[in-house]
Amino acid sequence: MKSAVEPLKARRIYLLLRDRIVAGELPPGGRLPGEPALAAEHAVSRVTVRRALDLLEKEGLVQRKPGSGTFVHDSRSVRPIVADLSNVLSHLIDMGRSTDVKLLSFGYVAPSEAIADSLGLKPGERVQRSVRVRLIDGEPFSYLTTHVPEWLGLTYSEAELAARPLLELIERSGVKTERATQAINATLAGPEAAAALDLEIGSPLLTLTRIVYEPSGRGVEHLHALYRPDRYSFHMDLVRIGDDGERRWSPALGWPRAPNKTKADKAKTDKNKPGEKPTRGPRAIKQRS
Amino acid sequence: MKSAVEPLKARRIYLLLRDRIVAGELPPGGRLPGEPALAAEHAVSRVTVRRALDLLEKEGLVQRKPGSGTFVHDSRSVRPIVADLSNVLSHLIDMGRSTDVKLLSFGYVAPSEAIADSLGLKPGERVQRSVRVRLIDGEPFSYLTTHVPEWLGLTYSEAELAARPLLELIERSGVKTERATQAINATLAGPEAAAALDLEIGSPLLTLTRIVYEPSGRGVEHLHALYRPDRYSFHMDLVRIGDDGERRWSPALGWPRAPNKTKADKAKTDKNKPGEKPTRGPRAIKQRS
DNA sequence: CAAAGCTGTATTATCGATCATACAGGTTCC
DNA sequence: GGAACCTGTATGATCGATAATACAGCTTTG
Repeated sequence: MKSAVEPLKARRIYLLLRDRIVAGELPPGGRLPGEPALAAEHAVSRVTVRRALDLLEKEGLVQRKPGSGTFVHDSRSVRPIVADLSNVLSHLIDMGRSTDVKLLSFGYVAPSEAIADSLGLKPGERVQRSVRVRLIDGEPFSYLTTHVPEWLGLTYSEAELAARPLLELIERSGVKTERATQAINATLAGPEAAAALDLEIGSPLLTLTRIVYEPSGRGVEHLHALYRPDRYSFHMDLVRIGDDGERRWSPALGWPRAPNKTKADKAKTDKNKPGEKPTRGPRAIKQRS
Repeated sequence: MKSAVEPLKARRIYLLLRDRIVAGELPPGGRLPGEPALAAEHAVSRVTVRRALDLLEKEGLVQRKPGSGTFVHDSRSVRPIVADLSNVLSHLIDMGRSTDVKLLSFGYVAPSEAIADSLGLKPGERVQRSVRVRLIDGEPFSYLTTHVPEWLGLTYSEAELAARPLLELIERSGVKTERATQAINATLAGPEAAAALDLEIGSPLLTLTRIVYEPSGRGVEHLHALYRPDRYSFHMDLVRIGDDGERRWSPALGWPRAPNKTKADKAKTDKNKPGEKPTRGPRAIKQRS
């Protein structure tokens, strides 16, 4: 009666191996078990193992050498393409200037209930909806859907939106943006986002939903962002604050955001400053084994 | 030549419909197109559409009424089981006391290179590795893998770890925890995590990797957390700081940190505070059961 | 050099997912 | 009540994913 819809054995093996690699169980540069061994271990055929390895290779996690074996791609160069941001999205406005943006959709529509609700619109009010893709080095990494009230959207043109950060346009119009709330989550890539981000359909995505308010408390921008997790992630530094009973983590705000100094000073902090460093990555060191 | 390994048409349709629902295109409580209509629209058979709807129903996103239709489940009660945290993980220690924890694994092992690196261990040093699952109301929502240096792990017992937050145990041992860095990302559920979190294997997960340092700069805890996105998400309030040229968002620290429930209170916030909290919604007065 | 192990490739067979179709039973609306 | 819709269920045919096997070519090792 039941079939459980087991979504592809190859995918299962792929995920399992991927976990082992990112968890570090398989050392970078090391060779993982041969295809026949993997097939036996997971009770599948070698063809299926092969499909899993194909996926890993396509993502740059492993490298196959005919006659020799399959190796974990040691270069961390895959990861830190886009990363870091000490406090939240602090440098997005900068990125708006240093990255390419493709405007996929632009128009005025009737808002969904969720959008109208978050922007505090009256029934009947329309919104400007835009879909953009951000690229870095020609590779897409974020898929942005924004909604702004119609009266605000009319203060700039489609061409301007394609060229400048939305928040800049909003502030240019005279609207004050003081507060915002946001939520970070995860989902699977749907058809449109997958196509725009150059991904398979079931790929995982980081989501950011942000609502920007003007001082009066009215919402002026609803942003829904999807990020490729291999090209983007949220980094932050924390400090422990509070007294005994109520100690908790808090984002470290006043942080040396200038990439230049910091490193020079503490370069000699005894033996090593563990990797996983946010700002200015460990890739500067480039030590391998 | 290639077949592209299209991972299940049913999954594609499921994702597409899910996107429409969460995006609000399909109003909560509304009826979505009939199965024959959906089948025609996406050029698949009705059986396949059915499988997609099965998935949606299992997740509580839709409700099927024989003879009537399939409806978007209006109660948002599904979503905000666990949510919010104004500044990062501020209340995790509280949650450690109000939720159940299941210890799945506990032992001392040789660290992977990545772990040893982030904790600043010397070659040969061992680490304590533990895997825990956190439940709220009996439902799992997070899967935590922690690594701490052996000398630190020996200061508490397995039973203590199962009962108290790890950070509390670390601080009890006299180690000062002042700083930490963390990264938020997304992945797909592997076999172990999927089983522990009661999910399908390819499900999306929120990840949090945090490294806690003692004042000397040595790492004392490496935490890798996986969260069910439908039961957990990171919320934060932002304020805009800086002068003209360098305006950016910054986490709002001293904020009324009780966005939690209190539906009673916020009933009077009128339109001024547009909620942002998904917990609300005009017609979604909730609720079933 | 030769043996052993590996990846790359092809073949055929099997099993599950999908399709197309039909029918049963409930709901809605006229 | 009855027509028109809907979901629930079953059938057999078709297509893709997987299995089992075999072989070619390369690399490593002794």
